[in-house]
Amino acid sequence: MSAPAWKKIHDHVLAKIRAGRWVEGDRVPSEAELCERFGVARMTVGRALRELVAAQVVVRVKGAGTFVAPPRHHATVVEIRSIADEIAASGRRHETEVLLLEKSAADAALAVLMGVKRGARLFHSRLLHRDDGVPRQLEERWVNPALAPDFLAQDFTRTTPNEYLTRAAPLEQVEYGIEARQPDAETRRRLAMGRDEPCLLLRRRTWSRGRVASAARLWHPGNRHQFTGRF
Amino acid sequence: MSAPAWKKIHDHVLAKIRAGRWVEGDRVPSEAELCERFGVARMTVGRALRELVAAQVVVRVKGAGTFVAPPRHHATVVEIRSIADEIAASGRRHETEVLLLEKSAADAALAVLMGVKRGARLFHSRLLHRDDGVPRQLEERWVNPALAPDFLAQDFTRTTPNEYLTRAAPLEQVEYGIEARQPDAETRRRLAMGRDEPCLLLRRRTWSRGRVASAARLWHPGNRHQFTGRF
DNA sequence: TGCCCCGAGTTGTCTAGACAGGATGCCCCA
DNA sequence: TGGGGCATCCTGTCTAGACAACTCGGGGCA
Repeated sequence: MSAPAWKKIHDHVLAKIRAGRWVEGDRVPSEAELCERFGVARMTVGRALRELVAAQVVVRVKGAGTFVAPPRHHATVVEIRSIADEIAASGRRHETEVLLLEKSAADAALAVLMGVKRGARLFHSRLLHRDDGVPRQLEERWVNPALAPDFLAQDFTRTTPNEYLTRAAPLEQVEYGIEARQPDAETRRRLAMGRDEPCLLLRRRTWSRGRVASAARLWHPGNRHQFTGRF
Repeated sequence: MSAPAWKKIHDHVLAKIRAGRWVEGDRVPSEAELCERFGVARMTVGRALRELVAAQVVVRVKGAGTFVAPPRHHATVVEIRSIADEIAASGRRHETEVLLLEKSAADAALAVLMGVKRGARLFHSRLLHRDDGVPRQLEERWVNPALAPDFLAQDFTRTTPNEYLTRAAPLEQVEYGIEARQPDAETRRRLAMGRDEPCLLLRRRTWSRGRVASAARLWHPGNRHQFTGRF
C-alpha cells in the first residue's frame, strides 16, 4: 500500500536537494545517521542512496561519504564540440598541423590528474588547427594508452583526435576550469567521484578575433558527471 | 580484487541471454535456484537481477518469475513520431480537424487495455490530420484522465495531442500489434510487467499513396519496455 | 618542519532469515 | 463440466550483524 521504506528515504534526500537545502558538494548524512533517523537497517538506506547514484543525484566515495552531485543540465550527455566541425560548418577550410606526437611519462601533476602512477606512459600530442590558414587553436592532449592504444598511429591531418577517441572509447565529458595547480583534497575527492579512471587530459588554447581563450578538460569513460570545479 | 558476487551472477545471466541461449520470454532461473547454484544469499541474487532490470535485460513479475525482456534496438527511448512534425518537415501544410472530443466510459476491452475498471471515465478524441488538405491520418485516442486531466480543454487545431501529452506526463512508448481481441494469460502478464498503469490507447489509420496503414499503441508512463506481442 | 602510521568514520558487499503479496495450478465441490 | 478456494512458488522488501576497503585527520617520530 504505502511506499517502501527505501523510497521514503530516497524521496527525503531528493527533496532536500531539489529544494536547494543541500547543494553541490554538500555532504549528505551518512548511512548510519539515516539509519537512526528513519529507524531502518543499513541495507535499506543503501538501497535508497544507490538509486540516487543511478539518478546522478548524489555521488558516493568509499571511506569518505555521500555528496550532492553537480546539477545535470540535460538528460543527455553533452556532445563533444569539435573545432573541425565548427570551422567546417562555417564553410571555411580546416587544416591540422601535427606539431608533436609521442609517448611521454607522467610527471607528478599529470599523474594526479590522470589517475595513473607517476612515470606511467602516456600518449602526448600537440596539434595546431588552422582556420582558412590562420592558426585558430593549439591543442595539447595526454591520453591514457589503456583506453586508446592506437592513438599514436592515427593520421591527425585526416582524422581529428575527437573522432578517433570517441570511436575508440565511449567517453563522456568532464569539464574543469583551467587553473593548473596541484589539486587540493576537495578536488581530489571529486576526481575520485568518477567511477573509472580519467583517460584524457586536454588543454587547448584558442585564438579568436584577436583574443586567446584557454580551457582544460578532463575526460572519464562512463562518467556522466560534469564538474565545474577548478584545479 | 575480484568482482563482487552479484556482478558474477549478473554477468552469467547476461552472457546466456547475449549468446541467445535464453531468448525473449524465456524464464530465467528463480532467485532460489540461483542462490543454490552460486552459493549466495537471496539478497545477492536480487541485487544482480535488479541491475538487469535496470538495464532492461530482464523483466520480473512478482509471484510469477523473471523473464528475458524483448531485445532493445536502441539504447535510447524511441522518440515519438508525430505526423505533424513529419508533414511540417516536408514543407507541407498540416491541419488538424477535431471530429470528436468527449468523455466516455471504458467498455470491457478498453478496461483491460487501459488497466482501469469497466465503466471508468476516459477521455476520447478523434482527429483527422490533413496533409496539404488531403486526409492523411485519422487518429483516435483514449486517455486516462488521472494522467492528463486537461486533455479535453486543449485546442488540438493548434496544439497536437502529442505535444500536450508529452508535456503533461513523461511518457515512453509501448508498441503493440493491432489485433484487438481479449488478451490471453501470457499477454496479461506482459501488460503487468509495466511498472505503472497504461494511460493512453491510440489507434490510428493512415492514408499514404493510396494505401491504408493501421496501428495501435499502448503507452505506459515510466515504462521503458517495448513489447512486440499482439493482443 | 615534514613524514608516516594509525585509528575513527564511511561506504561496499554479503549472510540467513523473515514476512507480505501476487501468480499459478490443482483439487474439491456444486 | 465449471468455478472457487487453497497450497505452493515466486518476487519485493526488510533486519541485524559482519567483514573488507578506503578516506582523512591527528599524533608521534625523525
